[in-house]
Amino acid sequence: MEDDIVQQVRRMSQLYAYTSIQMHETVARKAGLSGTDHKYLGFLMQKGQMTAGELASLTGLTTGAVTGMIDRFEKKKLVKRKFSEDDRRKVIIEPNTKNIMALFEPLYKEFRTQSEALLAGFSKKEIKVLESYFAKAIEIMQSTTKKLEQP
Amino acid sequence: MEDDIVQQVRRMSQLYAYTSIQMHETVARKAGLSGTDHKYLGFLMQKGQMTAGELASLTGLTTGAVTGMIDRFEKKKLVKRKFSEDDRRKVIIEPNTKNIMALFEPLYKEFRTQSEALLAGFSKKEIKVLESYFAKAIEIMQSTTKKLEQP
DNA sequence: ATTATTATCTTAGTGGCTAAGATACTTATT
DNA sequence: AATAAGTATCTTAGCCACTAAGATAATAAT
Repeated sequence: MEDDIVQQVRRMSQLYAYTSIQMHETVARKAGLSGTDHKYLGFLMQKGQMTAGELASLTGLTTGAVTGMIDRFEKKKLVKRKFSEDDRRKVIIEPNTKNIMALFEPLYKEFRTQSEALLAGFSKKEIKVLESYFAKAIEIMQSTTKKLEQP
Repeated sequence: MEDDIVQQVRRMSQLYAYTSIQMHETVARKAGLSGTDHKYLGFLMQKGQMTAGELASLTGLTTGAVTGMIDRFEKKKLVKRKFSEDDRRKVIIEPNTKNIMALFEPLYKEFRTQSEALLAGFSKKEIKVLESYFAKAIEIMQSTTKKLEQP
């Protein structure tokens, strides 16, 4: 029946998620970071600079934990603290893209080329299928997370 | 160009992985577990019973950490320790499927039905595309992880 | 039998996390 | 302008999971 196929893909997507966590953590350790630090550094890279408070609310960590994380990043020259001009209580965290890239690129390089090769093997139509799946699956996961986070 | 599309899907797959981590951790916290505990409990469920040592090498944790983890699981009645018949040094960890399901099912229920609905919306051909992508992507990630773990 | 190996547990020490409070700056009120 | 309230980050104490190393107990090898 169709159900079996659906179940199988569902299980595969689960394994996919799990495997990516594993890789992510392995890369982190290789780079001398914890899994969470790696994750949140990715945040910073994606969003560009942000304040410590923004990072705290985005990560769900307490401000104290964020302070410690920024300390660790700063010690490794991966970010720089800067006081905001218009509000000097605010601490702007500026990722040092060059250093961060230098740290992770060698670790991800092969993975990246392989992933690109994999995707290049799909037709335009097939890529659209993947795209549509990802978009909707992401939405589902985000709404699930949101609902759970409420009381 | 084609490259742009590939890059975009690659970025989406990254976001997909990240979002699934977030959901996974949120579910874990709701269940009163840490993210890692949730992950490794999933291991146990999938593989059925295994020994403490197998769990240690599979997770990469030290045997001490595994002992602590089993203690936490046991306290919550999620697993049971049993000494192996043929080698009484070995500790077999038996997941209590019923209790584990009871803990997680309510948290995953809606997600599960939504995921199934999403997949049911794809044609057989399209599902094959997803399947093939997942299978190959998983392989790439596993080989990346393996290579990094070696030297 | 004795020795080596294997499987798990125990213990001491480390590090990141939370919660609560301290510090420093900004905004609102009078 | 002076004081109070609010906001952003940092600091500190205490907790908990982790590692590393060694202890304990059972099995395998000579």
